[in-house]
Amino acid sequence: MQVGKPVRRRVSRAEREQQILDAASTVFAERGYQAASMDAVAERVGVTKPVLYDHFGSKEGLLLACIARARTELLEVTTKAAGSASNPEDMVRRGFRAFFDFLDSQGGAATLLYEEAATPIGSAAEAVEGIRNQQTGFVTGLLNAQAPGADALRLEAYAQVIVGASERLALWRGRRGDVSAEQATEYLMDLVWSGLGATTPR
Amino acid sequence: MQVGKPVRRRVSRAEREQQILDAASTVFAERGYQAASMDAVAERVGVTKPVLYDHFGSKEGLLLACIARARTELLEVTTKAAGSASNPEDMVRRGFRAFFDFLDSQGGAATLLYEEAATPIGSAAEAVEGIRNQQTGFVTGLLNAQAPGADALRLEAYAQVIVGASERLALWRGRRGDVSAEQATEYLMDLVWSGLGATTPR
DNA sequence: ACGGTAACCTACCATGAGTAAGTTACTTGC
DNA sequence: GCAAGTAACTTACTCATGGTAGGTTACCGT
Repeated sequence: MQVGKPVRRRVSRAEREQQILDAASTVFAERGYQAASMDAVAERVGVTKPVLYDHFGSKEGLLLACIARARTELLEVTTKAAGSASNPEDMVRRGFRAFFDFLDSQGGAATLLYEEAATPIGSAAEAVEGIRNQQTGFVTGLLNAQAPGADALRLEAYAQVIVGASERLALWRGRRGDVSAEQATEYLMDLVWSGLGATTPR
Repeated sequence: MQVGKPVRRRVSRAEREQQILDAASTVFAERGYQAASMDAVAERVGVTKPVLYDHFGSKEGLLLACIARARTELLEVTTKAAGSASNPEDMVRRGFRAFFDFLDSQGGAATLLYEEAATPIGSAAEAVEGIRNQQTGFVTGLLNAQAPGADALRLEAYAQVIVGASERLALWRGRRGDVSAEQATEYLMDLVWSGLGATTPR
């Protein structure tokens, strides 16, 4: 008897791209970037390795694409949340809250956002840089709205602090497992908000 | 004519260990963890690969040892700085300042501290955990001294925030290159200190 | 001097990133 | 409908590098 022939399904480029990103995000999150093999990703998609290279160029490229997609989603979510606020304080609070909720909804795949440190120093630096600016730029915008005319360098520094603080708190929360998104948000607000309030144009 | 024989110098274990850590720190910082090869490290020491494995077990082990050493130095420096303060605010400020100065003194090798994300998920988790606790524990201690009796979970969260903020600000400073350690310290203090001041035992 | 041990090296394996070249499914013009 | 073109896909490799087995040599204690 003839076992059903492989029936090589062909799929549009865009569709395959998403499939690959899904699979890669999962595999990277499960095993960590280093330990994850390209063959494992390929197998999960149901395809062979060169396909991945045709789409993303390299393992690092694939990682960056995963990070970029995740960050874009994150940015959308937080932007939307901040937009529905009535006053500046509420805006920041909603932003933080949306951030933590987003990470919860992504499950373990959140770790992926912090794998960018795994990228070799010089190579894709500008890509990483762009992704970074995306987030800190958003925060800078929020701050600027709250304290228009304030020292630009200071605002940039504040944005860095806020992003760093959020990331670290999120990782800590993930490890502990018993801290609610609400609690984390309050901690962040309590520590940071009064400092922001003191920011006035000079 | 006989070209001078290799004169295989033999060296005590502890000494070789330090040589290897020095070389590895440099190579990891230059090329990044991934792109750095064990052979490159070995060559820099003037030794062959199996020696590295005899001392540190694996590439990851070597990385962790580098990170641990650097963090220990950092902890020493900040502890000393904080100890010479007259009041709580000054203590925190001196701690931050020492942190930035330390990274400056280390040059590019500072990036190394943040390569811990490069370690595969489950494997050396407890080692990474220990290193992390070393730093956040120190900060928690500082906070506790300032606000004795405050909610322990909250203090832990604050410690995470502060560490994350510092790290991120340091990376940003390294990339920009035109922000003094003093300036960075002030930014951090301004944002965080007033929030800390509001922390009272409940 | 003379074992014994610990540092060290040569020579190898295994895995996984990346690629060249050919094959097959779909599309498009006639 | 049907050929020709093209884009997705595969097989079958290369090559760099993490890691190791087993032998060799410098040093230390007696």
